[in-house]
Amino acid sequence: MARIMIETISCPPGLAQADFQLPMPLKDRRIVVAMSGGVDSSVVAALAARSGAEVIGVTLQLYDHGAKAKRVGACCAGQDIRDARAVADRLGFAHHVYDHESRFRDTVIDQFADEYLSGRTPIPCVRCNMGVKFTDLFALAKDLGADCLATGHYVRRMMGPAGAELHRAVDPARDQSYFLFATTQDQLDFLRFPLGGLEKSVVREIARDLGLGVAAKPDSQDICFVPDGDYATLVRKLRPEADDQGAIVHVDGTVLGAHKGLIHYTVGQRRGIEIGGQAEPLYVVRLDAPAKQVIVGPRRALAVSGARLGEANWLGTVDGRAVLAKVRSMARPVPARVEGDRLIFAAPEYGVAPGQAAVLYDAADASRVLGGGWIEETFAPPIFDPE
RNA sequence: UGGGGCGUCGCCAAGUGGUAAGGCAGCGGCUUUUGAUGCCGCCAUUCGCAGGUUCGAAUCCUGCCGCCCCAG
Repeated sequence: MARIMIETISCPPGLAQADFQLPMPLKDRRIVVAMSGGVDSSVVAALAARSGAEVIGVTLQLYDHGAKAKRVGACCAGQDIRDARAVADRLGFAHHVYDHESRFRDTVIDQFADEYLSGRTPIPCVRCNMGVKFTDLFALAKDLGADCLATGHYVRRMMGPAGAELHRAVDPARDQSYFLFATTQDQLDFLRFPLGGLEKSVVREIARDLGLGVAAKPDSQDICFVPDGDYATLVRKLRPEADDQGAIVHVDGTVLGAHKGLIHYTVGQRRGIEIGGQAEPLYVVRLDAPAKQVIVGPRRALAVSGARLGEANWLGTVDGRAVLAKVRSMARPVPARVEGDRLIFAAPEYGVAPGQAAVLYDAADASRVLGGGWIEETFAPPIFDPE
């Protein structure tokens, strides 16, 4: 059970043990560890190796920026692969690298670009988890005869009355459950997340204790396959039509100016609209891809009462149940309820962008992930305060 | 070229003799395992230009320039 990790936090880091939730004895078990080359998955591999089970490290090469791959915050490319290999060598277990660049390009990068073109705001990290990691890597692990696939995600797998449940990480600042809402029950049964009960600082300590070279490696952030945070350049390269300009139109119908391409905007965005002379800030309220228009308005125009969800994945019952919904990775969960494919907020939400995910948590147990879906469209509040 | 009005940061706009508010935009930072939001900081030695009055002017006077409106 994940609760064992609570003890490990108080133990000297060097003595940290992880529970891989496998039948004993562990020496008869085979754990495949998804290694990105970062400190987190390296520590997972180390914990797995220490458990006594046989460990096989697997790294998927997802993209290649050549020299740029050395940049901080990358993963699954260039130096990261060498880092993962070094960890495996030091700890003495097998390590395989598979080339999944074309698959990653098709399922994550191209989809990312297309979403922007259609006026949506994609979350490539979720697509990556859904496809490359939890489908491809999942199959690879099975092929390798593994008893489980362990990853470095900060999320907890806990056994409940109906089987494995997905829960938020103990460290709220590290919790990655938002990015894992699409994990299916089948996947969850096979996956293990040994870091979900640990603080990041402890993970780094473990890495340091073991003398892992990646101990001080910076956390990854931003979109891994975008070299310098400039995702627009990448989208433009993939889809030249993304440069198409158009009008910036106020919700009252007034044309205020021109924009430099839909890909530069997302619902809820304030900066970068470059229209001054207003009494109050303007936010992007909506993107009209067919008309190539960016619709802007005051903050109050962002209020929505609900959203229609697509491609939902449920890990528990949500219909008719009080839930907490998170519509952005950094937003606090808010009270809501589900009615069919609709999510209804108890109070208006602001800056809800199609293409983002709505992740639901159990109102009675806020740590439990009940699943979620993609935001397809939003609904204006029934009563719109014109002030 | 009769009358009236206006010209203060990229935009909007306070300030009518005491030594340039504020908002918007922009820039920088913090935060952030998506894109945002949010928060913090920066942002006119100068008030269309040139003179004058005054201890002191964006504020008063004169001229010029440029807009706008009403008339003809």
